[in-house]
Amino acid sequence: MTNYQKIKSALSELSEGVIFSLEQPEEISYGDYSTNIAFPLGKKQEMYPAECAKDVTEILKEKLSSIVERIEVANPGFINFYLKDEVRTQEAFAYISEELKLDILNAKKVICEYTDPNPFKLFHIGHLVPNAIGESIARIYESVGATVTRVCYQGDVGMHVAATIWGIKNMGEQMPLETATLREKVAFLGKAYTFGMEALAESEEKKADIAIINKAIFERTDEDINKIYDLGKKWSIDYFETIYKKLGTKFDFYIFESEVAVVGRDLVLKNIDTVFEQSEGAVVYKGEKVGLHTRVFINSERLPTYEAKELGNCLKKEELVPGNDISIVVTGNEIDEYFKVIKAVLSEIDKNLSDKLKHVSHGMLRLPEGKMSSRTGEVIQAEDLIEEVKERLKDKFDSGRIQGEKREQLINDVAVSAIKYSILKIAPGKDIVFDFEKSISFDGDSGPYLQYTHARLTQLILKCCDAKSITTNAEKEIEIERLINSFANTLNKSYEENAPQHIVIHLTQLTRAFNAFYGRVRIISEANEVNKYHIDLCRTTKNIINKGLYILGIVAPDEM
RNA sequence: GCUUCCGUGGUGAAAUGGAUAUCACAACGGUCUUCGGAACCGUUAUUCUGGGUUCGAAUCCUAGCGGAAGCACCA
Repeated sequence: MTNYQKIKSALSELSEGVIFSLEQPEEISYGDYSTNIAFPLGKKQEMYPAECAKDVTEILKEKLSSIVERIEVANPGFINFYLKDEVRTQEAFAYISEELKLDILNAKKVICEYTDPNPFKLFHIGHLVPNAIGESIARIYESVGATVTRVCYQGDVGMHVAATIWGIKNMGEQMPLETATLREKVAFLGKAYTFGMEALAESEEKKADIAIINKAIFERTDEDINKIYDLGKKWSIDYFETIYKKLGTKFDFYIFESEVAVVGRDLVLKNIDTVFEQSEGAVVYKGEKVGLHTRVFINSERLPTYEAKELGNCLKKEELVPGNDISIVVTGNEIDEYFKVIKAVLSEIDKNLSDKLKHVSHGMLRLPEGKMSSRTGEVIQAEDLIEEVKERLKDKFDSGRIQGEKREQLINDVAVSAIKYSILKIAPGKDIVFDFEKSISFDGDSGPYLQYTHARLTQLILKCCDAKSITTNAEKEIEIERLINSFANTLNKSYEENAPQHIVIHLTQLTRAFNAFYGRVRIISEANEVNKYHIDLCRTTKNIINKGLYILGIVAPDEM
């Protein structure tokens, strides 16, 4: 049991059921822990908060005497707990060997769906956002004891695919040979997509042509189209795999729209006249009855739309991971309203399925000039961004300390860390204005800053092993110990809110505190002696940074 | 027009009912013949506007102003 938990349970016994908070304040003078219990409790007992706080403090002084040095009442009624030095240190140093202790008791089965790129379309920088957030949320759940199944849902049918195939057939260019690189192949698809989408907007005639292809793809009736389709799809998904490798993501299942379309459509048809209704030749859900919009599930061509396929996707995930407790979907916030409709529909069909479905939506990644559009070709591809960041990093690795393949891998990991950090430090839901220069910064508030500190710590600890260990009293680094002790609560918060940014901030604070200490105190002396306390402090800090970076989906290098 | 989300230093963010609003970037000024300088220390500067709720508001309610997304067969 952590000290936090001990204090919390002591407070709960006195709380008479009122809701109170117990925090680990950033401000060091407010103690290791601080509670507001005297405000709600005082109100209930008709006492002034300060008076109530005094009473509570008297009782707790007895109860918590083994861990607390003093408890103070601060105006207008906060109660601040100051741990005994050795108790605080002992809790922190437990993390040298122990896993993080959390409040989560029941291991849960969790599905996490994220990234969701569409075959035949470019994998652009916008896809990096759900990938970074989804991977981190998956790891957050794993860190609190859940087993997570990672799922990627991909739109391999629909007008975008039809337009691309129309483009391939009509833009007058040969398809790349099998010997061409994947990059060349997807570049060709991207060009065909742009060409096709322009045609779609250009004339009704071309639009009709593309609609015919769309139907043919769905029904697989045209040999020639099938051939192009199968090849293009393979190129796309093979290419996506190379990006996932760079990013450090490994999916357990890939679900395609083409395989859930029929399931989704059948589910809709089965519930027609009960949940859905017919309108103007289409099958719709009247969202107005629950304060939402009307959405089309099956269009007048009898083809299922995104909404119906999404229902099929839910059933498919259920089949792949039976008995799951939570099903998370990470997507952009432009589909927030649609998702509410999906949830509303599901709750009428299967309440349980609807309840465990959690939508984590993120903001758009936008360029300073405005919205990015893959239709007009104004996109930055994810791979181009990663390569550009790597290019800028290269001269930092000129020392020759690390060579060959290891160097290449390291440059990749640091580049990905810079990008992921700039995404994850922002609360999901807010738009991210993508300023190229700032997003790949390596100074201060950045992924590489955390990685660098981790690498330096690792090397330092190695050197400490060669030094003579002494046990003379060292000044306690209270700020660092406190940040170590509160990390578990930060992880808990990230879990409860599906919010990786809390971990980003916590790690940055810990790293900054450690670097300040490092600049102030010489750890290995001239005589090659090192204080035991300092070694343990380094080890613990390193372990927390290591764990934290893992949760963010960032590699923690031992040297760089 | 309707619905939803958002508005915090020059810039990007944190804090979702708590104490003196935190952090970084940028700018300016320092540290240093490194236990790995991708480092450290310091200075300047912030809650869109009006009203309300309460012991206490960046946070909740309300009106306005500004921005983004969505609003029937695209995903």
